[in-house]
Amino acid sequence: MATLKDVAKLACVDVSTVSRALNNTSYVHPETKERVYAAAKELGYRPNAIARALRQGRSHIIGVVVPRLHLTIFSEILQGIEEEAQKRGYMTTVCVTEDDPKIEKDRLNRLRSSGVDGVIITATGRNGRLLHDIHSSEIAVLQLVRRQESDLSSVIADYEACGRDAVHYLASKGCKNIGIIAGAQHLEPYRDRYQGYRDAVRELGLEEIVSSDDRTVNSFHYGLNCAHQMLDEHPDLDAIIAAVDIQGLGAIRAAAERGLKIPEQIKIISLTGHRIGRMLETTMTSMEMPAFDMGKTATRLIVEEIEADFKHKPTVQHVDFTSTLVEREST
Amino acid sequence: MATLKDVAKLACVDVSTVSRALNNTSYVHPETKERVYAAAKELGYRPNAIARALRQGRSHIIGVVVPRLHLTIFSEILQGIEEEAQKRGYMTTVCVTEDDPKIEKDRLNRLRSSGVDGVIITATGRNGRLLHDIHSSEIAVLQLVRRQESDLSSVIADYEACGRDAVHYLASKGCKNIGIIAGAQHLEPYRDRYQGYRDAVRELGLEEIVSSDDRTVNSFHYGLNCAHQMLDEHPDLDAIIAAVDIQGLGAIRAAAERGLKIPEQIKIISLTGHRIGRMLETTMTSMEMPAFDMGKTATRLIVEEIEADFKHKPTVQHVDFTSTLVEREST
DNA sequence: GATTTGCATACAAACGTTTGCAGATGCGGT
DNA sequence: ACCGCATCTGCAAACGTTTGTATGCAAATC
Repeated sequence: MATLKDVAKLACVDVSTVSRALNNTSYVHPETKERVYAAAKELGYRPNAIARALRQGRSHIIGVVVPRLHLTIFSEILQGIEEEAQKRGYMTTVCVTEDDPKIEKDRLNRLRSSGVDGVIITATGRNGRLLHDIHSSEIAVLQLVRRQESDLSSVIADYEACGRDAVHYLASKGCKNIGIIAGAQHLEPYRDRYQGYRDAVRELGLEEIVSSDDRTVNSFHYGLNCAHQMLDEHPDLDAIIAAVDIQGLGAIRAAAERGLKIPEQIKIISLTGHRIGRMLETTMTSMEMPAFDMGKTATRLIVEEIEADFKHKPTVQHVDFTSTLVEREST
Repeated sequence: MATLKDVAKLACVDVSTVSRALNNTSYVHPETKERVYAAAKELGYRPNAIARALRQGRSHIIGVVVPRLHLTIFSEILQGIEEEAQKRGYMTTVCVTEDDPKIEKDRLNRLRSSGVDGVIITATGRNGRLLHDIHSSEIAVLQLVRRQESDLSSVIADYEACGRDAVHYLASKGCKNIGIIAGAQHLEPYRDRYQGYRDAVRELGLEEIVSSDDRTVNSFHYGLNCAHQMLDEHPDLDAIIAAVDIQGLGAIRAAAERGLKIPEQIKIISLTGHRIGRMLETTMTSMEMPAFDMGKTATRLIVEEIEADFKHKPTVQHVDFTSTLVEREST
């Protein structure tokens, strides 16, 4: 690999001149510049990002910490992050936590060691002040999807509104017995969605029918079981709200197994829609979260924070996205 | 951030001693070691991976280049890669190409600059000798899912066998008119699957019914349209093989729209199964590729190659995984 | 008592950049 | 003739590690 030194030697100038020429960072005689460019090209010179990072104290790497990759919401967010990061000259390094606080802690420490400029994280919220520690050691931090600390930037969807809207929509369709598969209540997004559901149901004077859990249970079978259980206890159930799409698919399956007509006898709606919902025999109505845009926005914000460091602008920002209801065959 | 120097000062020794103490890389007096540990702990010392990388010429970062993230096959592979990489002390940085050779070229060059030790890539195959260039500049290269260059390591699934097995399975179920949605024929995995289909169909003396395209068209609607088109031209079609699952979902949808009973009147099978197949009203039979394991294996191989550099072991390895047929309701 | 060995530590160079500083040149204005 | 200024370039110091070499000392060997 050719280095600045090699280029310098070939162009008969000092390394510093080469550096300035290639980075356009100071006066360099046009003729010299030409010579430098030619030499760099001839040797196939590529700047060594590691050396640059060491010298500048900035790596142009953003760490991304998510619970899983195979949930489409995260892969979509990630794709947004990746695209925006590349556009702004950053690379990303991804860590998966499985929502385990220990793994989260370990990965955050590795990221810290590896010198990332910032961290975008969907945190478990069970690692105390760790995020603050990281933030105070010159690393930008942005919470994504879940907002746990109000003094750190965040990009989330408004989950309460999401739950509320779903209930009102179903009620407007004539539903009287609306059940919810509420999901893992120790996590903020699920808690908020449930809260929104509750507010709306009470406001409308309806019965609260809920199936929840304290573990993270975003599986098809969990949705299937919850739906069956709710239908056993409330045979007059005419709508099911699922926190996430795969649970909704489970509910659709449960209805099919019981021979219930969708949407005539029972309506099903998911609060976190993604493309799966569009691909079924019975396509599923869902609240669609702008995951891709959330990823892009998150990246934009964190890059701004990273680059604002130099101007001493303290920049904590919160952005709430709203989900939009997309009506399909399941309602 | 505390550095070796700070720790050295506090422990009253030289930086080199601190380095050796913390890395267990040479004799260090137990007492001194204790002092060093204590000092490091007190200062919350974390090694600076960037400095280390510069000095050692190894970054412990693996670049991963994939066409997309939201295809579950890739997110699953990625999760395998991430897990195995972390286990072996490596971080990963992900790039998305959208199967565009220009983007691919750009990302590979960025990765090269950023000093990754290796690259795991699902390549477009349209960038000439670029992969070889990279490989010859001391960077390990491993081809994943698509095998284009036989002198570079690779991990793939045996796609020909996949296509063959599907046909034989359907024939054993009594199907006589088996159509295939063959997918993007400029890409090796699709070509191979089609080849397998062809061999089997000829061997069995059946008619070849095919719908293919030269673009990459892994969409639900593409599957839907192809299925409709094939059914228009061959009303007696009794089985459809889809190259990827989302196309298979489109086919299921098409059958449903035409009132065809699955699996009595028509059977549908996907050659790249993943969890979506399990979640439908009509669950889909598919060839399941061990994506997660492929990711892990790919990582293991590339790490071995990286670390073998020191022992001058030239290590080009090819691993073929076999997909297994999982029977579900669509056949 | 001289020589070897093993342990323990320090010194200093290197990895490839960026960047503050200073020196050199040429030019226009006093 | 002198000064100031803009342009151009080189020197050398960092950034935080790792690591080859040298040095010191004690115990063991002959």
